[in-house]
Amino acid sequence: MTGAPAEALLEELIRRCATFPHVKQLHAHLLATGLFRRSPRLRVAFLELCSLSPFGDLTHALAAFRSASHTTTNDWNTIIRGIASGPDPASSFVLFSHMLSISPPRPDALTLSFTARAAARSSAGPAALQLHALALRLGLAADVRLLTTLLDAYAKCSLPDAALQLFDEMPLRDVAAWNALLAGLALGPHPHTALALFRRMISSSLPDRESPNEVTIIAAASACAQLGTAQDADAVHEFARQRGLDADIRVRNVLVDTYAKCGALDRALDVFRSTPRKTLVSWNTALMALAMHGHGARALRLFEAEMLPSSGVVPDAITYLAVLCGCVHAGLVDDGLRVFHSMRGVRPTAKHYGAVVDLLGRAGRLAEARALVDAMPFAPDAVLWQTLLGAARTHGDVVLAEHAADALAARGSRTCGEYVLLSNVYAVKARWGDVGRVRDAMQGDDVRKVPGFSYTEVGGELHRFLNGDTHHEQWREIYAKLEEVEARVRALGHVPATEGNVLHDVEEEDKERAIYQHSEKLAMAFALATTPAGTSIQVIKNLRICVDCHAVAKLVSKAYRRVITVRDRARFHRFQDGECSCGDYW
DNA sequence: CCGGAACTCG
Repeated sequence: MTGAPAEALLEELIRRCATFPHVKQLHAHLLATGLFRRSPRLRVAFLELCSLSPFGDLTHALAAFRSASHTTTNDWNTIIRGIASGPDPASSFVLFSHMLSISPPRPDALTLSFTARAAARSSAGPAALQLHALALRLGLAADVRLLTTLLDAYAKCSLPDAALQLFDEMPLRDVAAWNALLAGLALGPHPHTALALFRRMISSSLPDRESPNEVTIIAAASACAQLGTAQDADAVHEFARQRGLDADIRVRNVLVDTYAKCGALDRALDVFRSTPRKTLVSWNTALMALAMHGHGARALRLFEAEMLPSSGVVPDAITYLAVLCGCVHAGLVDDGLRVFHSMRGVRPTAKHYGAVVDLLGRAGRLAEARALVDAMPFAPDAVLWQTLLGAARTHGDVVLAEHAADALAARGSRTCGEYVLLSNVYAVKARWGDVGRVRDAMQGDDVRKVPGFSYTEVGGELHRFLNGDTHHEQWREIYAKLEEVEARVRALGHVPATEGNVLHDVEEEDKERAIYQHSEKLAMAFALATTPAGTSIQVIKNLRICVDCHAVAKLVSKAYRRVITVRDRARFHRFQDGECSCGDYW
């Protein structure tokens, strides 16, 4: 019973185990036979099964681990690895420091590697630094895989300088180290540094082990997606084609996403259409691309007429979210409700409810929106209340606005936009006393503000503007152009929106500065002043575009005969001949 | 003896 054949058989059983009851049966058997204690190999195999497989159970794995009397480094590594890949990676730090305090067993390179993974996944920068120091102390400075994991942790913990320094100090690099750095920078606030690294990578003749691969393309394309610069996306795509790296499905999918986020929807759909074996992610990406560009009806058709009947893939929660999002951006209320109620095999999340509440709310069907909120199987979160508040503002429902504002206040949510929306509801009803009360509260409370900024690319350079910005070297020309723009749009009948009739998210914008100095107007004026007549203009904004800027952009597209594309936080607006692709519904 | 790194859709 205790011989090697039995062990081999059991190991095979553990590998093939596919349900949680079987896991428990195996556990019972290992305990009853004493193998759990005697055979480190089987114990580790069991812990791995229990902590990593989809039908395992971390709590159970942890209990089993704790019950073990003699543990090896492998036992610790396995359980730390399981926790590091689970929903609460940071709790592996407790186990790790416990391990350090007992010794033996001693941590090895793998222990540090798994713990560094936990640091990366829980954004624990200080932990990453300590692990790096410990790695050096334990003489592991030549372990490229461990160093790459640490580098990845630095990058994911928003410590780009530490990541770069580690990268430069690595005795030997391979492409994974480049990719970790690239991907980390691409996700952060400075995607252009990621692109600079990518250019450095493709312009130097690297040894084979460092030469770019599919993951490099994915990371570089993500940086382009975040930046929104179509020329960069083209360059990455072209490089991928030259190296034959564009056959990979993940590369195809990221290219679809990247082109869409760079405003090049046609090229995104070209890549999608020409992709042979589309996965669920491919379809979801294409649906999201259409939704983002306001093509809700096309997204619905793609979903209902192609994906459902003939794609062979089963929609998931993201699929439904994408389709609902398309309906929201196109104002397709009844289609959205139909899709929402047709969801099968997917439990609607707060985001799905949020989309439908948004859909009903914008259409003025506030009673239905509230009824849906009441019928939700979970408590509404802050985002949902903000959605309701926005709908109440749009349709002048003071009672609902106050209800939502109270709910937000009770949750401790204090964003600038919430105060502005509530005060706007009062302003429209001329309840100036209430307006003043909200204003005072806003002064007194600790209100969170996200500064709005916009940028545009001219001559291969990004030009970035904050609201009321005078830091640009050509700021005098820009403001002069802005005055000219103001005069021309006024001549076309534009009445500047005052705060009382600013409908949407002027939130988060700096209220002390006049709306005509909004960052998107500065970027637009700069592009108008510095690019040839007739060429199109792209502006990217980190928040939602404001109503006044939206109205001005429409008129500018007509007065100056320019196609203007604005990517805001949620979607694209394409202004042409005085109209916007969103149909003023956003 | 084995094992650890980079990676697409919200």
